[in-house]
Amino acid sequence: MNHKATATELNHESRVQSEDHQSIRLWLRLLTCTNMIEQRLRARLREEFATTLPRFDFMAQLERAPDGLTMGELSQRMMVSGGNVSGIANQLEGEGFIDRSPVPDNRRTLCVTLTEKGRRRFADMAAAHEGWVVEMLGDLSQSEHQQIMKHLGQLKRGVSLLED
Amino acid sequence: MNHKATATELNHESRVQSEDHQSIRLWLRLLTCTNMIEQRLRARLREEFATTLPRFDFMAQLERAPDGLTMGELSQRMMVSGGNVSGIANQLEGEGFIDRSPVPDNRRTLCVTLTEKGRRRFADMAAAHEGWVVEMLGDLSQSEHQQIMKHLGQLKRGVSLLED
DNA sequence: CGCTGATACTTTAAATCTAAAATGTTGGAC
DNA sequence: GTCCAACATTTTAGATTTAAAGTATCAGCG
Repeated sequence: MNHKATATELNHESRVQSEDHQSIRLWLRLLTCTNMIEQRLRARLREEFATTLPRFDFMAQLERAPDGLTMGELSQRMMVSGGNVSGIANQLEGEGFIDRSPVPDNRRTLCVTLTEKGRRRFADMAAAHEGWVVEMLGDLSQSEHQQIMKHLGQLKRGVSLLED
Repeated sequence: MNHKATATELNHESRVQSEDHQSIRLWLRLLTCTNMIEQRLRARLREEFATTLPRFDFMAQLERAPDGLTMGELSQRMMVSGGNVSGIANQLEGEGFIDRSPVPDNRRTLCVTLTEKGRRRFADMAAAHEGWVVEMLGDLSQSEHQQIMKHLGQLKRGVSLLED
């Protein structure tokens, strides 16, 4: 690997200029925060579990949906393209972590569930993952946590209300 | 394209469960917000300027550094691997938007600058880009803006202080 | 029934991205 | 001076990702 921004100084926000709009600054800071966390999680998942963030996310979504999810639901919740989900599902199915089974009343649809093996595997990863996230974000106080959640909630709702 | 989450209901946060740690919830909300914005920007850059987010980011970094940047600095600021930057630089150089020129006192280093053509091209895109970002984030009040910036700043500093 | 448009998913082609190896350069240490 | 580790960049191989095209299924309508 080559250059990854771990320093506080140089990252997306380096491109901020004094005349930039407040919203641009906020967007770049948001992007920087997310990228920093994402890269750390990605590296740890690879080092300790030889897996990737999208594969982890796929299994996480399934864990939280005991009745299973369709490919389309997974695509929507993971916020990635359908083709992407197909590829990951092929891998995870090949490794025995998930099942894709047909749905009786709609032959187009596949219902994806974690296998017992997948559930065990995910439990290990989830515990470590939670530790990493808490390590990164846990310094914030209870009230700071709540405030950021609230603000990001507003932001999220505002964006999702835009058409298109 | 297939499935992209624009609805408020289904996204990364769908995987949140009641027993999940507060930090996990915050991380997933952060990820959701960033992905939502990123996908909108990506789509618009493609539709209106037939370009991509990384190419835009590359040029944005250069615009804010009139003396130019080395390949390594670009890699760091864009938070992507060095090989990635080489590839994008090849494209942009081929299209005449940037120059890569040797540095007198260090033959390993290349200094990348925007050409006049690149500067004009970027100016068009940046104006539109700013409009899109303001459209997405501009609903927040001045004080909300400031609070989110402050909180994300804390978060960012906390993460960047961790070793590794 | 046959047509039509929508839906669910997969496949494809191209771009992106990464980690690691390779290349060339620099600046000491000795 | 010579060696050697560190540095800056590119190249490589492989995985990921996307948008769009393709396949199959469905539901409604005449």
